[in-house]
Amino acid sequence: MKAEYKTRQQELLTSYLKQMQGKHFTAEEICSHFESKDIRVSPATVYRYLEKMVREGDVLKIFIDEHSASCFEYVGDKGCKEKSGHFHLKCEECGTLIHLDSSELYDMQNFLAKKKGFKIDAPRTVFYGICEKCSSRREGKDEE
Amino acid sequence: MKAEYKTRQQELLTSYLKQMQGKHFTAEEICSHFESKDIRVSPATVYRYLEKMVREGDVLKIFIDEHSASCFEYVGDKGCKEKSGHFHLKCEECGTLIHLDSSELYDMQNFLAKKKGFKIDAPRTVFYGICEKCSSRREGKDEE
DNA sequence: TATAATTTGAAAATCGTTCTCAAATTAAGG
DNA sequence: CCTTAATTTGAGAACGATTTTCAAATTATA
Repeated sequence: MKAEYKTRQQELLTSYLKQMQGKHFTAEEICSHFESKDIRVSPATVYRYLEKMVREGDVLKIFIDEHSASCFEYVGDKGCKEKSGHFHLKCEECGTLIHLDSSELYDMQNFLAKKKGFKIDAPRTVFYGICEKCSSRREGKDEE
Repeated sequence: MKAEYKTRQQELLTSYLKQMQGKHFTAEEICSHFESKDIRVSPATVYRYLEKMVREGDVLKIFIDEHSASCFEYVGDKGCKEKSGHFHLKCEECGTLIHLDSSELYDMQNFLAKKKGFKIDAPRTVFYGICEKCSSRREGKDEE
């Protein structure tokens, strides 16, 4: 007979995560989300909660770069955890973060595993580069 | 008739980079390298210098995660810049950083470019996962 | 209820990195 | 060389995301 949530904050945070499925968010965004509704959830609590969820595998933590706060993503529901997840593509120009289903890079993962003995942790891996939109925007300018 | 180096610090830093070709190093490591020789090169100067080199493409900056200082790598000599460079594989267990020549993942880069319009920036991209050594070490333990 | 255990929030601490600004170095012009 | 202008340096403050500390508040347990 274990209670679903121990505290009000954990209930709030959990329902926030649920409604953010498939989206990215930062710790700070969570705080201001609640702040805008006059609900106080301290950053310390948010970080502690996220840390726990990451540890348990329900939340992905995505390191962007040292000038941006880490992004998080909820993957706890409906067997997402099993479904191998996805990679992230980060555009260095416009900053967009794109999902790429892990299965699309099956060959590469297989190559690394077989030839290099390296087992990729897909969701933690971020590919940096230039996205389609920014590429075509650049074409107008040609070489620099 | 331009001078090779404007200042002593830049000369010191440049020769450090040269001798570190193919290796990774942090800003802090540079500082303590000189400190151990009783040469004072302030962190501010080191960071300013690295920033310039990164901007000019002679040094790669590799973002590891928010708990580690960024790694740098000198790629300025002998046409390295042209030679497409390499990816980095980072073992989440032992922390090792492995080089993977960019050409080895040609197919994947081609796939992303053609099918997703995404042009990868190889040297900035770090693959997270478990390296061969740590995998085999894990086998002794089986499932957790 | 009383008591123990856990969780919270506010504020301080961390830590890599960047900024500020005065002092030191280098360049330029006589 | 000597003066002045421009650049670079170093010390330390500032920064910003995150973590820690610790006492107060909440929750569980007896």
